[in-house]
Amino acid sequence: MPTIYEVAERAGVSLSTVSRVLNGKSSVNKALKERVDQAVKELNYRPNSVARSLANSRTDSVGVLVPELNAPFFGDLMQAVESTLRAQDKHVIITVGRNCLETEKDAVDFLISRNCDALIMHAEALSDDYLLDLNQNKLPIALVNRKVEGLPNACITLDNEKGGYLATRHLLELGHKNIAYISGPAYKADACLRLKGHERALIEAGLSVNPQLIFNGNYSEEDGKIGLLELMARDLPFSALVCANDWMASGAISCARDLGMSLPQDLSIVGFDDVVFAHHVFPRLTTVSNPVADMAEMSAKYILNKVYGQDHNVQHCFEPSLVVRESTINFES
Amino acid sequence: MPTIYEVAERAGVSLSTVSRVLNGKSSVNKALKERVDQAVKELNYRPNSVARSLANSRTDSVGVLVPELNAPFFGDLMQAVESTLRAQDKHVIITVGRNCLETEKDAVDFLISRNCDALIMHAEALSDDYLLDLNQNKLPIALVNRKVEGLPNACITLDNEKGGYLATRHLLELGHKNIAYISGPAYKADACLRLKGHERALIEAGLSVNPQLIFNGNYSEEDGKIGLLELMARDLPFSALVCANDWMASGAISCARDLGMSLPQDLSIVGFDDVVFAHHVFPRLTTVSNPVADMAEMSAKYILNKVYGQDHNVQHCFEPSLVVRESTINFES
DNA sequence: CTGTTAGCGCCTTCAT
DNA sequence: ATGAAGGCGCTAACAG
Repeated sequence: MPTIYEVAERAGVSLSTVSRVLNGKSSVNKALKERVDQAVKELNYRPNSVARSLANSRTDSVGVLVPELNAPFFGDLMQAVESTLRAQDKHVIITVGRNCLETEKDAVDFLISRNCDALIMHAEALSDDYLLDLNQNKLPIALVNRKVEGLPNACITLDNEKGGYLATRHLLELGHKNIAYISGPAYKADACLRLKGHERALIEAGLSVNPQLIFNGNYSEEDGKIGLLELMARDLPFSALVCANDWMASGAISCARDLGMSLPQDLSIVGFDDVVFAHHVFPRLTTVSNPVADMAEMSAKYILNKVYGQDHNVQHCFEPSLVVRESTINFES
Repeated sequence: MPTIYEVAERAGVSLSTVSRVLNGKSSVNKALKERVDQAVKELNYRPNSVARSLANSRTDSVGVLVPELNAPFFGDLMQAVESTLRAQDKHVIITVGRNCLETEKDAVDFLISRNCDALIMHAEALSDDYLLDLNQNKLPIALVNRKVEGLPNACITLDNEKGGYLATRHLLELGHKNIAYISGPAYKADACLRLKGHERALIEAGLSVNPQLIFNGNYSEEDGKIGLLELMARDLPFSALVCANDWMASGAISCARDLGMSLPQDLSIVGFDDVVFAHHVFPRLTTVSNPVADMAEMSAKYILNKVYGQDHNVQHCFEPSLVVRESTINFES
């Protein structure tokens, strides 16, 4: 690998001149610039990014933290972040948090030790205080899908309440009156908001909220199944079910089928997130779209602004929308 | 951020002593070591990985190239690579190739410019020659799911031929005699091998290979649908269908359903890869498992051996196995 | 076993 | 506009 010094020698200039033409910051005599360009080409010179980082204490890398690598939702997130950043010659260092406090902390430490210029996180277990600390530690961060008081700019969120509302209102419009709900874990803000939206729709329609029709799951496919069984065991009739994410909806669907129910006639089901497999389940899942990719792209743009002096418009709150497929149907009394 | 120099000063030793205790390579007087450890703790010192990289020309990072980030198959791959590597304090820089030659080359250039110590790739479009060059360029590489002559060690592959064989033999054992096949693109080695396995099973059973029962798809869901329609239009009866991956199987399944067929009674379908959504499709998909995660982990171990002086056993060829679910059934004449 | 001294490749004042 | 020189934080000979 040739160094900047060899380029300088070949071009017959000093290495600072080479540095200048490379970075294009300061102006250089045209003739010299051409000689340098020529030398760069002849030597097939590539600047050493490590040396550059050491000299200007920027690595052009941003750390990314996601709970898992092999889930469609986070796949979309990473895809959007990676392509947005790489288009600006920045790169991503991806780490996994596994929904576990220790692992998430480790991952962040790791990213910091790697001198990332900024962090983009979908943090599940890290506390608000921890995140505030991180940020005050002068490390720019962006938080996807999470709202932290005190970090209004860093947060890129979805209007989860509205999403829950849309799901339930759709069922109400189809004539359903008894609507069960399988929620995400109560300690997650998005889960609470989705549930709140569900309740608002109910109340708005003049119906009451019956806790017996609500089951608290943990967003896993398994809990969709468990939830449905539990709800049915409570012996209150319901003709429709909202699940707080598509995984649980999928679990509920296969469970229903195992019980011999025919869908959607016997039970209308709505999911949440519109992950890619939502149209693989049968019947194809009616769900609430979650524009993760857009949010992720926005988080990357926010970082580009904040750290690399770019100037993108950034939107902090995104709107979900209903995606009607075949898992919901009019209520027939 | 404190530097190694400040640690040395506080501990009252030279900075090389600090470096020694940090790296644990060479032995250090116990008392001094303790003073250093103490100073490190008090200052909350964290070595600067960039400076370290510059000094020893190793970044402890390995570049990863995958076609997409938001696909279950590659999600599994990345997950395995990331966790294996990070357990050894190496990190991954992930790039996307989009099945496109230019993009893949860009990605590799990018990774090289980042001074990755090695590359782990699932390359689709890069030619064998290109990969050979890369390797001769003294950059260690590992190739997942690809066989390149001249790079026997770098390749971690699946016995695709056997996989194709298993799929078809399963159907034969169920009594099917007319078995259609939707293949992957002919320019992909894995697609050819899977098809070859299918043909071997047929021949072994005393049946002939009818090209009219073979359709060449491109591994996309859409092509599963197109393939099925095309095969049916050819007007040769078949009671079973093998698809060279799960995406196409999924496309074929929903197409069949749209045509009013009932599955698996009217048509038995086998997929390939056993990606996570295979059990979301209905009927749950019988398929051939592809141990990507194992292969990916192995590729990481190979790199660990090759670049970081570790000593793992590495296995270069993996075996697929049949996963029987509900999309296949006995042939009833 | 410990400290001194050069670099690693680049950027950036500082003079010129 | 250009060149010289110092430094980013660390590792690795080399002496002692």
